Amino acid sequence: MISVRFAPSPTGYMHIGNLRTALLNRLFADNLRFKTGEEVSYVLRMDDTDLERSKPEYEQAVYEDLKWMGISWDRLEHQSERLDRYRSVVEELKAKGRIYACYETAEELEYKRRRQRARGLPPVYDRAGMRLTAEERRAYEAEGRRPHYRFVLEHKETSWDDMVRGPCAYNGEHLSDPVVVREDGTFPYMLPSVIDDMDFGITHIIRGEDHVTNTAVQIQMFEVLGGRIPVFGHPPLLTGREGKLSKRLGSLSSRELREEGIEPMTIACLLARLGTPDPVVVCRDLDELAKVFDLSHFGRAQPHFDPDELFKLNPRILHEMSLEDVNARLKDEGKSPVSADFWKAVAPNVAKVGDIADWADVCSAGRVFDVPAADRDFCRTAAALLPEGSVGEETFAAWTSALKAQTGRKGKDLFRPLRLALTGREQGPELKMLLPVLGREEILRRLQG
RNA sequence: GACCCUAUCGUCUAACGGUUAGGACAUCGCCCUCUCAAGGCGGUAACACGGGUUCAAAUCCCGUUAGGGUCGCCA
Repeated sequence: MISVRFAPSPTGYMHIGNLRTALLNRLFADNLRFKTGEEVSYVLRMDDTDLERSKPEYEQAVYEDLKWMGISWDRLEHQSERLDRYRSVVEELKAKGRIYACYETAEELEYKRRRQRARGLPPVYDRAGMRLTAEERRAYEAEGRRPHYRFVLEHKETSWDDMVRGPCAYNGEHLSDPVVVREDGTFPYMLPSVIDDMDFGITHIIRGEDHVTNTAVQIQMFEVLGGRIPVFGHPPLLTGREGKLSKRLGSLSSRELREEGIEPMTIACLLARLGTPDPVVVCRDLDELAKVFDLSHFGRAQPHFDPDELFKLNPRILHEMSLEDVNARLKDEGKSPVSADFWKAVAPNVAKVGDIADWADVCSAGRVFDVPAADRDFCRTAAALLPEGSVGEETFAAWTSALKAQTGRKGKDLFRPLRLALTGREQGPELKMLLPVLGREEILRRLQG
């Protein structure tokens, strides 16, 4: 059984970075499923222990965004419901002597760090709490101080083989003992995450590069708790053109993307490849993408993410869509389905889903478009010359050559009035393809305006 | 400041001591064509800098410069 997880904090709307992590986990798991036939489990874990900032509306947004992207999950968990479990693990760690009480205030710790920095030392916690005598502790408590607790990090080298970064190692001496219980009794991210990963049988953890140092700490926690250590993979963070992923870019939420008319598969296809040597491939769904996904292809350098890439890729994704997929998408948008002929004619001219509805409107029965006065007679002649019988793709050539012979017009003078009368626009899909879509009645009506 | 990671066409990147430095996207040109697209074919374009090691360096080593991550009672 392969288990991955995506663990968002419902404290805001999902952005492109979140989406990428969610997606990479899904693709990674499914790739293994296809390759090995093994069962996979995708755990969606709400890191909602921060009651202040966690909001139900954000949680709903996570569900919606994942569904929109086509990312499904097999199991849903809330950290806010597992507090008792965390407390009992803390007791276990206390019993093992791997946790100690500290009494510094946040300000005092800040001061210590500043001093260390000023002296050119790494701002690592000095373990003062570990050396406290029972008497000193009582004195602090008498002052009204409440303790917070830290996990004892072994001062040894902790290493792992990262799926994207290769062999990694961190020395415990360079790291601070992490706080695992706050003064108010709540739990910071580090330990609950490990407990959950153990309890939910997570086998592979794919998350951003910003978590690499945490990995050393968490591996030590897994070791103490006797859990199986998952395999880690840390793809580099996305950056914007000017270095850091800008606020605007980083906060590009999936709903904004959706409003812009970007297809979920456009996002998926780009994010699955950005940072790898593999060219973007147009896939019709996540399963198809997962089959050709390979986490180990990711490089260690940070790729630039440019939203423009999305806009450039979107038309390609749309062009490759089958009629069924297009109609499914239109249904999502609350639009009516289109015919095979229509899609065949219009697909190459579509950059966003919204364009489909625009063209459907142009083609809908009963529309009439203005034609310059100088071309009215020409259009009537054209109507008269429309070949008898059903209108097909071959009709256009026969029709226009007859028209050319009759009127002496050619080139732009010949075609432009037809396009204007039939579509009301200067540009658009090939008329040859559009004729069968409109049908005889509609063509005649529009020409006779 | 400390620890760690990174540096090849505009962009994503390949190369794992010997290549005309390869591909994809973008761009440019040509073809197709009633238009805009789409599609087909082709072109331009890169080893951050300085030292070493070696018969031979994009590749290994050192330094410089530049970017990034981490160093929270955030996640």
